[in-house]
Amino acid sequence: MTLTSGAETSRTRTELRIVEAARSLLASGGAEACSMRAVGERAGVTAAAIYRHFRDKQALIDHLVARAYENFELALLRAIAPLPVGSFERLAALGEAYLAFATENPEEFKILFTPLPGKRKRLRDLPADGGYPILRQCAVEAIREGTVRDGDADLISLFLWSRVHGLVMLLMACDFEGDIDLAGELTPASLFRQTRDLVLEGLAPRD
Amino acid sequence: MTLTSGAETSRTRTELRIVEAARSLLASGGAEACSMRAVGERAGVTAAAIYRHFRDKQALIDHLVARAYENFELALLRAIAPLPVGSFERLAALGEAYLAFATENPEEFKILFTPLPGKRKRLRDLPADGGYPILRQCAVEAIREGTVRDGDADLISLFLWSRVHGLVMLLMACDFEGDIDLAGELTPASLFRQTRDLVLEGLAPRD
DNA sequence: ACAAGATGGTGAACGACGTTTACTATGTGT
DNA sequence: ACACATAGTAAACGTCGTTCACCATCTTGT
Repeated sequence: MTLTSGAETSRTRTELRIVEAARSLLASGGAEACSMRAVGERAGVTAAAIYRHFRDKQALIDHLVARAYENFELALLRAIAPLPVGSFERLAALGEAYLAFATENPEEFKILFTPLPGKRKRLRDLPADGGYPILRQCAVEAIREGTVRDGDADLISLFLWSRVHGLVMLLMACDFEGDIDLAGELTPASLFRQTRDLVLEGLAPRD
Repeated sequence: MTLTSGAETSRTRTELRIVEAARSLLASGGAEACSMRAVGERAGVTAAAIYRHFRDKQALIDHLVARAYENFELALLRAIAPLPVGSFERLAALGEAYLAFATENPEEFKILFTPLPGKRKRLRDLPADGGYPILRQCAVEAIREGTVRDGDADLISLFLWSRVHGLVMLLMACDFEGDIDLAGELTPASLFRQTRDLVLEGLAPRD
């Protein structure tokens, strides 16, 4: 069963070329442009050969998704690393990193979070649980530190997540240019910053 | 050029059958199940016949989208109609109606708001501008009434919209069951209600 | 060293898809 | 009655995901 390193790298090499071809096609032209034949051609291989490495197209996509989640988690962790535990800046940096990842890798982000017909992805099945534990941990720390008012950490986490997620998905789906004139730009990041104190201070007028 | 009512209703009848077939296929099986041949079969007609009524599949989908936006706007208007102008209940009802529409017509909602590869929909091109003027109007009234603190109506509208939109999209994409134990259910509507005072009072502890 | 087998590739094919084409009924307007 | 637009059909084209039969090329047991 032991393979020589030569054989192993040979197998690995085409598989890597397939994955890289699929990733770049996906990123540039969306899922639509990522056909098996196109992937094969870019990888220098027949479409049928891909089936020696992945059971079907979905398995190939799943592999890309898993890789994307790892990069996603990495981006989140890097963003919060230098910031003080329990600070609101840490939570804000998490949101900014989320927006940055979605903005810089829109097609990958869509694959991560576009709802499929019928079956939702179980959070626990995702690599790194979709990054949720990081958010939750930051929420717990912020509550403990008194940065954020006392409350259920899951509820606050989902509140923050859905807000950031909504900004991204809304601006990915719709172009508001010309319909809304706002001080800042109409980007997720700009809206995120402009509404930061709405999140902190709430909508109700202070008494 | 004048058609007798007989001819007109004949033309209209198959067209209606086509649209209805497409709508129900879309709602039940997602865009994937809504193939031209399937639509044709359900409408009692050949796939090629559809092209007498719609230029291509995208035009058929666009027609469904336009209809869905009309229903969507109607649902929003009905929700706020009985509530006092300028009240926070009015804004909350708008959010609830948004969630209800998305929950009850998930496939239609996805078609309305799933980001397409490359081209975003211009808001002004959507029927009823995607319902945004209704939200904005309620925001303006709430600000004028003092229900909501003073601020840019567009910014506050987008803040509220993205929050609601994020809840829907997040829970459509991911299944949190088993990973999060919360007091209420894990539905958009329940999370919306449970975070209502977070929106009003903000995350920062009151001094 | 050599047969046996696993591994990773090929080209051809299948069925389903969106779409086009040529053709054909069936009213309708003059 | 004749010309014509309308609304349908069957068949085909190219692309898609996928499978199949086949073929090199390594690895391994004796």
